[in-house]
Amino acid sequence: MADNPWLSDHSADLWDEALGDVPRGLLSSAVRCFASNGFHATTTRDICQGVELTPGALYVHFPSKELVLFEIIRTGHERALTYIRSTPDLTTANPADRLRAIVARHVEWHARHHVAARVCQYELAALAPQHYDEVLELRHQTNRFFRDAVARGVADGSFAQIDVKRVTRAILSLSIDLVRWYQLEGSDSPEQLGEFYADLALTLVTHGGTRPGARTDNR
Amino acid sequence: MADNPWLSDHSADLWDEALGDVPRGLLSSAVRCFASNGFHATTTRDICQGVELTPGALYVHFPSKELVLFEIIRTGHERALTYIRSTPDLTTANPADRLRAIVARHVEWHARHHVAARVCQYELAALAPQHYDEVLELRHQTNRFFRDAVARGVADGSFAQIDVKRVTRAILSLSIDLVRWYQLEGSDSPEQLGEFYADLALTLVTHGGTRPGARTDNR
DNA sequence: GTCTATAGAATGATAGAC
DNA sequence: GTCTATCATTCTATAGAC
Repeated sequence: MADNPWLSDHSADLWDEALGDVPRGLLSSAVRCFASNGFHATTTRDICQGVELTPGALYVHFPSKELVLFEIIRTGHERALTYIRSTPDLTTANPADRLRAIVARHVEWHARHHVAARVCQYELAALAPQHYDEVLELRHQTNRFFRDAVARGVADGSFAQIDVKRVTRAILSLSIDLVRWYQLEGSDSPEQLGEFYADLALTLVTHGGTRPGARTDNR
Repeated sequence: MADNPWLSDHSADLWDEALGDVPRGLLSSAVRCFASNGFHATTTRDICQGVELTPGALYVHFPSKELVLFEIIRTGHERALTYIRSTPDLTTANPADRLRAIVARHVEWHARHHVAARVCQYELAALAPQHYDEVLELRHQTNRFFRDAVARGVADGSFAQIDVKRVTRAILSLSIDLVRWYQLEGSDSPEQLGEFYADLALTLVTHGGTRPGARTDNR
């Protein structure tokens, strides 16, 4: 499994530093299992086997399999949100440079952590309702962050009079869908893909999804 | 479950007409279950309950739960591919109109059948290897169809000198990711979303994902 | 904290009556 | 073709030794 290029990742340095080596190893093993086979097709034995522990050992560190998943998805969403919020020069940049930098970092993060990010996107339905709601709130914060970045450029005339909600959703789709196909080997590097999608995003907000005669009002 | 807006769909008229009413009903029920909870979290009892049959009844019509999934995913991919291939005026249109029409129909199909399309995108990993390979071939045909449409416009100068592979992938990402968030109620209609994304696609191929100094060669 | 062993519940699929 | 009943298996989670 270590040779599977689809599973190369940097999940080792993703987890809460307060956790010990064993629980962190279990989380990384669980990420690989969940990304390959999905949450429900993964057994607690599979997760333990990935770090060469026997079946029962998981429950010393996590109260349930679902809480392993929640820890992965919550951490992934928090880390991604923190990463785009810490984009340099956010307050001083003009709307175009600002949006470009945010998109580049968002894409870069998702590409670098594409295995964990895939679990974050594909296994949401397996969360307990309460945990699902908590993650949804983090997703809304991310969405608002992007929408504000787009709206700012529309408001001051840097961008075209585009449909903010729909164009923002399209820009986010690009980052999110890459977790479906991205591989660290043989593709662009995370940085290269980030730059490319940042350019695409700028094209979309500058020239809009509009053609002669199409409506441009912000419904 | 019939009141859940996330599950409204047109899957009833998706299946092979050679199948009887009961197997078609079972497929539609399975689509709803798989889309809500995923393949592995759905039991054969759940599927039967959706058409008010008792547990054993499924196996009269399908040899296994996995073959129910395969029938859904294979049919979904075939129908979507057939739909974009039957776009009107494909041979006579110029590259721009041609690409616009193809994207519009692809998006429209995925929005209208978003529940079944969600299963097609999210449950691929649950297929048996042989069935997975068969579906992959259909996906490659779809990808080639889009890539050719983009390459044609680049070749004759209708589009900018963009990176065909990466821009095509971005355009396809928009259609595919919509199955994650689309709802028939409260969103754009499938046709409206198709028009909007067709315009976005034209913007991308016309103005490129390029900026001053960026590379534009078709690697 | 890790191990072995297992309880308890649920699941895919089958058998046989009607 | 649908039903009831059930088999064989598998899985999460726990108990108790070390």
